[in-house]
Amino acid sequence: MKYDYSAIEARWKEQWIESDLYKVEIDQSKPKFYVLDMFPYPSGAGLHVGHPLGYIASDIYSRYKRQKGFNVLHPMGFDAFGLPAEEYAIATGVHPADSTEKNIERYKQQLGNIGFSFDWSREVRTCEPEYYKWTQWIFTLLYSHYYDTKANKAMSISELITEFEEKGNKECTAFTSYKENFSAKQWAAYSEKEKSDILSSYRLAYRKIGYVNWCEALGTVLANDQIKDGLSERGGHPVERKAMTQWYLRTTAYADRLLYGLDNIEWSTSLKTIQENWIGRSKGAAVHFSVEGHEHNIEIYTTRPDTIYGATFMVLAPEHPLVKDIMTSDQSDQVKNYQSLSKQKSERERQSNVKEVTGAFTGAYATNPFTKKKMPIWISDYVLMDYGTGAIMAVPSDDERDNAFAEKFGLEIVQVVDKSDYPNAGMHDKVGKIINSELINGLEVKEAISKMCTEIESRGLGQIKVNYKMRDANFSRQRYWGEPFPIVFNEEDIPDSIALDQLPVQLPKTDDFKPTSDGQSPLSRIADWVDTEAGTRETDTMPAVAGSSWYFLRYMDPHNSEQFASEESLKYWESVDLYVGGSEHAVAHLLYARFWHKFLYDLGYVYSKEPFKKLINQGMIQGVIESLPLEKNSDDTLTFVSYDKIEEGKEYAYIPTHIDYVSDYGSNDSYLSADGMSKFLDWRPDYKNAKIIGSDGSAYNGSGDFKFVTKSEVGKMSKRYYNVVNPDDVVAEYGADTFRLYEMFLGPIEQSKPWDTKGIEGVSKFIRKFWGLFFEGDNFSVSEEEPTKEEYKILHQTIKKVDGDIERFSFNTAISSFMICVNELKKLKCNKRKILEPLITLLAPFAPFTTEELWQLMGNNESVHLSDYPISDEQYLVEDSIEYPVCINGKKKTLKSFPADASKDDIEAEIRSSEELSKWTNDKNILKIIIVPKRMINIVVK
RNA sequence: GCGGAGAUGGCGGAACGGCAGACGCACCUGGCUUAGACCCAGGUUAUUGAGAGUUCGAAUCUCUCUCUCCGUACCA
Repeated sequence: MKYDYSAIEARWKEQWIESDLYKVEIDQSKPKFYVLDMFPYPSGAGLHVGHPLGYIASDIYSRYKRQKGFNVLHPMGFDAFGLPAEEYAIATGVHPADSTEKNIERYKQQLGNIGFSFDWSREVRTCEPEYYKWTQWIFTLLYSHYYDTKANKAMSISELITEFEEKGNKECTAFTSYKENFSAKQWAAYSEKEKSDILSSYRLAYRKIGYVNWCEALGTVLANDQIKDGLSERGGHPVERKAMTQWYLRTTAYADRLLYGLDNIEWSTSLKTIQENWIGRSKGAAVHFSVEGHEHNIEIYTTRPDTIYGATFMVLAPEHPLVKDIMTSDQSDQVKNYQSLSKQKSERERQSNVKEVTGAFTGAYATNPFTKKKMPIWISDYVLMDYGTGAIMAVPSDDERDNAFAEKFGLEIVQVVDKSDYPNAGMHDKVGKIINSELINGLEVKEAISKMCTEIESRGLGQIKVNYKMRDANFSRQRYWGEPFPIVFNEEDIPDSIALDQLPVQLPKTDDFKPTSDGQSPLSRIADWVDTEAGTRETDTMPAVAGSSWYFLRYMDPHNSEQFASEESLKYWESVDLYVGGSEHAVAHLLYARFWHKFLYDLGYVYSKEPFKKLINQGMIQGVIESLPLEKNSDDTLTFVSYDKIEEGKEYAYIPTHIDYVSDYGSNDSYLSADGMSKFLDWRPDYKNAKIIGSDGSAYNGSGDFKFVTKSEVGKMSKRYYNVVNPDDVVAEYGADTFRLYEMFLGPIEQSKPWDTKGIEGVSKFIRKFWGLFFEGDNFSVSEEEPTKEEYKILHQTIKKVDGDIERFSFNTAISSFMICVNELKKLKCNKRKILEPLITLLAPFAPFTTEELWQLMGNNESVHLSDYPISDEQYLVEDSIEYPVCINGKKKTLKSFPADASKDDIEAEIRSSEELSKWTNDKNILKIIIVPKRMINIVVK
């Protein structure tokens, strides 16, 4: 009977929905397993074949675990707030809620085609008030807590207020940016506004003025990862630095726990390293340098206190607050000039001019506390206000940037580390012997560092300090399409959070999505929303990471209107056992989610320290980019040249073409025929008048035997390159099961690999062969006969291999095993129930539709997806005899068969007495014979 | 610069330190067919990026180098 996948899929898709097959509830009698896919943003472009890769892998694993007896939570939902929908609204007037809704429906339909076992009753959308009520609630908790460094956890701000009222902040162990000391009496004397400002320096969610990436064209602040090469990722608009009052999350308070928590989770080393580098913990010393003729101290941070004798000058960030106080009048013009230049510089210019050394001398001098020498104080862009103290002691002998700076401005360089014992060491390597440094001469760098640290502390010059690259997370966006902050301000601009019973703060309706000219969010225009009895609302909205920082918890109990999730569900599902997703979320989402989770853990709302126990990074599915070489001429003539005709030394621009026009797409010699070229020109009429040189050197004239070879390269699958393959098309042509199998068959899940639709024939053949095993002509035909030993062996070998492969997430090799198995059974014409029935259950996670159909044809009433996973039986796997490769000095000469239970001695004796022995060894001396039981025989000769 | 991953036929990729190239694509021959597709039978593809070391034995472990992809970047 023909394998009619579309009828099969349509039938079971409906049947599964009707029977709530994938609906899951808490079941204390079963062990739980939580499999999660990364939260998709429903873009207008829909899914391409790359997106489902991870979903298929996690779906196979979920189904596998369920058949193994686990109660599996495998939900899906949508990260529905975000800039693209808002941009689209500005461009078209379509409300983001409407376009988002439409996009989600399309996503769900596309996902539905692929046969995932999602429990859609648990779907969440971050843009729905029932969901963002709890996002806002968690924010109010962050607002009302601070981090205590002694208890090492978040604590209520009210406890801190009590402490201030009783003792001031002298003994305070809270993590803070607040530097001043005050007594209980002083605290009592502060105004409400002053108190509020001080507390703001302690809260885990707080407001401060910060330099942000301001994009004038988009009218919004962008996150670092939304900027590429100094331009906004979306739209490519220029980005500059601008000071604004913003909400921040005090992620730095959790830096250590975020860092050390990585030790206890199963993530790839690359992902862990990305987070480690992002957190960027370093240990060093904060040292005060006195400024000549001033009371001011300059505090610097260094990881190399051992080089302090080599510190010959100082550099401050241009925006450092001390600059205006210490600069001399004759230098003030230069300094001010440099400051304004550096302020004007866009982020892009700052990045592209890394190699260029610039700076200005303030005219002031500091004193090196150890050498007592005068150190000129400079300002320069290469010192960042945000990191450390915004000031450095420059050691030109042991720091490349300081060295370049000293060279350029003719500053003194004193060698302090002798690296002659380490010829391969670079300037930054912490090795060598200290010289020219009175106190520490002769010491190795490591010893010198610790000696200097003690020295600095005992002399009261400074203290040991841990620093982080990571900054507090900017949490404000001047946008419409995001969660409103649950915050109101009174007439003194003192913020207050909104109580749970008043939540959610609903996003008001509007049809004007443009930001205001001064950079305020569109919400600020809606006066009757902004002004409330309780005060003036915050008009910024939260960034996209807000909703995705805790969504995995909501899936546990998605419809709870009393709590973000019930205690029972949080205790049962606990945390995500397997998380599958791309590495593009390495820092933003994965770090903030860990931060929120740890915070909720501190407050006793969740019961695990880490949200994602094991994480698999799926690779990207790439596309082939087909493009046409366009000669770059000085005049304005346009000439396309077939790729096999391009000349060396000439420059070409490569114009991507829609892959649908290309013949032999994907192969190295793919080309445009006359027909393809005419389609290309219809599509890009701006090239209608271009000269086009074909593969044989002739010019294109619109018809005939024309051939134009295109350049083919592997790259991103993207709308930009017109090479997107839609899974809907593949599913329509080959069926969902074939599509699933093929995505997995392409290669290891973590690796990136190009999509090649041709290769799908292989798995398509496999599934039809598998189907064919159950039929004789048009009739379903399965025999009740007892299988042979050989047939059992094939089955049980496959079970063993596939089971192990799924555990290792090696789905491509599992599918190979299925192919081998089916090929062999087909050769044996095996149609026995005792072989085929277990095989159906084994294949069910990979090909859910086909196996369900066959399972029912076999006479089963319950779904195959509720069946038990088959267990491999060792008794069928024992071999009677083993073919040993016989090697001479490790090189294989021949094969020889021995009984499986032959001992080493038996084998050696037989080899030694073997007739062919002298032929193999060329009559050389046999030194010894190595026999690895069940593996191989190696004869060592000389 | 720094960090991570990787390099195996024409292509995607398999190989607990033990028969390199499983499985699939592509290609070729033959059968089936009016023809093609499907299907069936068979066939073609070696310095495992380079060099050294450890070992009876290395794609696999160690070191050096080259190249590719990804991430990140003035972090003191």
